[in-house]
Amino acid sequence: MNTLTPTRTRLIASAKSWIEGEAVRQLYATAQFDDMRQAVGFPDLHPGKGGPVGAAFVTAGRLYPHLIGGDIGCGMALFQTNLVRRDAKLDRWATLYFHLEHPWDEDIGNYLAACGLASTAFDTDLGTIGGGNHFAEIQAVETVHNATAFRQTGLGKDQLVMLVHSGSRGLGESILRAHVSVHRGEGVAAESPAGVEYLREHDYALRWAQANRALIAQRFAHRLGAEAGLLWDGCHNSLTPREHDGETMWVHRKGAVASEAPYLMIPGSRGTLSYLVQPTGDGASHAWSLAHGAGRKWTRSASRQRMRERFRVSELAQTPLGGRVICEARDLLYEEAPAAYKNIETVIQDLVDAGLVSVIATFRPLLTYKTRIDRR
DNA sequence: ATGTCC
Repeated sequence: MNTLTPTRTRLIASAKSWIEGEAVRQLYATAQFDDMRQAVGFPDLHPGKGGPVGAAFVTAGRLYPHLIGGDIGCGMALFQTNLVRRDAKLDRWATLYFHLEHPWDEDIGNYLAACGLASTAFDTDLGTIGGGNHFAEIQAVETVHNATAFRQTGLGKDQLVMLVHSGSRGLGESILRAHVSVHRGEGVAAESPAGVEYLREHDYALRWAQANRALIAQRFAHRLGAEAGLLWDGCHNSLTPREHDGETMWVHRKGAVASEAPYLMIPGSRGTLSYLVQPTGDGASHAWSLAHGAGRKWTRSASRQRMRERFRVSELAQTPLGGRVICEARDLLYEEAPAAYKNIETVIQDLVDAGLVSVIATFRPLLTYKTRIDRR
């Protein structure tokens, strides 16, 4: 029940963005939670477990950790490399073993300490990508749409970048599990002992996830004889305070990226372009958030079935844009096929039409690393 | 999403 003010619910999507009815139903159901001030769905909205994915929810003091989900701090990070386009030896790169699914073989304790992070039971997960939609990818500049804004990133048109999508691995999951075992999905006050404790652990998971993305990029780059330097890191699963009109608002993001950055990357799939955009919205009307990607169109099980019928494994190891895919887990190769995702061009167009972004440049995926291990 | 369910 909403006892304060009516929730403002907004779905930022045109008729061209296909959104499942179940996702919209989840958006409106979540908007009814106690203390909910604002619910915003983005064009990549799709059904999720605790609530819809591709949405941001704003409360004035109540926290709903289950809306964030288990992968607390999950997000994208963009790195510049000292590689240029002619360095991209895709045939050779596609044969390399990057070992990003195995623990890092150097001193993780030192790395954590340098990041100001304490040791946990999940230390050996640091620097590993994980499964699902996570990846590490080398990309090249495709088209510059705004030369001035592009120049401000410091990137050269020939320079290769690295995009890393990963989160807090087992750590975040353990934090959510501990919270939900006591409070289920009822929510807790931000000032309550449970709220303070969750936020403390959540903030740790956010910093751990950022350190994880940085280490993944470093490992990926080193195998290519290169260096990676951070340009932008953006969480799309998080719960953060935001002062607004003299009040502290609590922004719950589930598959929605924080918009308050000079620029950020909205990737399509590994088979489509990624979009580097400049946020242009007012902040408050879109919960200080943006779409985090193309969004899933098919469920994982539907993707496995459809892709198995239509394609051979070898066909999926190369994308329509000529990118190489290292994914030796066959089910994952099917589940994350470009066809399983919505049209990123429509997602971006809807954000542009809503006045929320302008496109700086597009990027073409050259090498997408998932895993060399099939755990089935 | 998940050292991937007991």
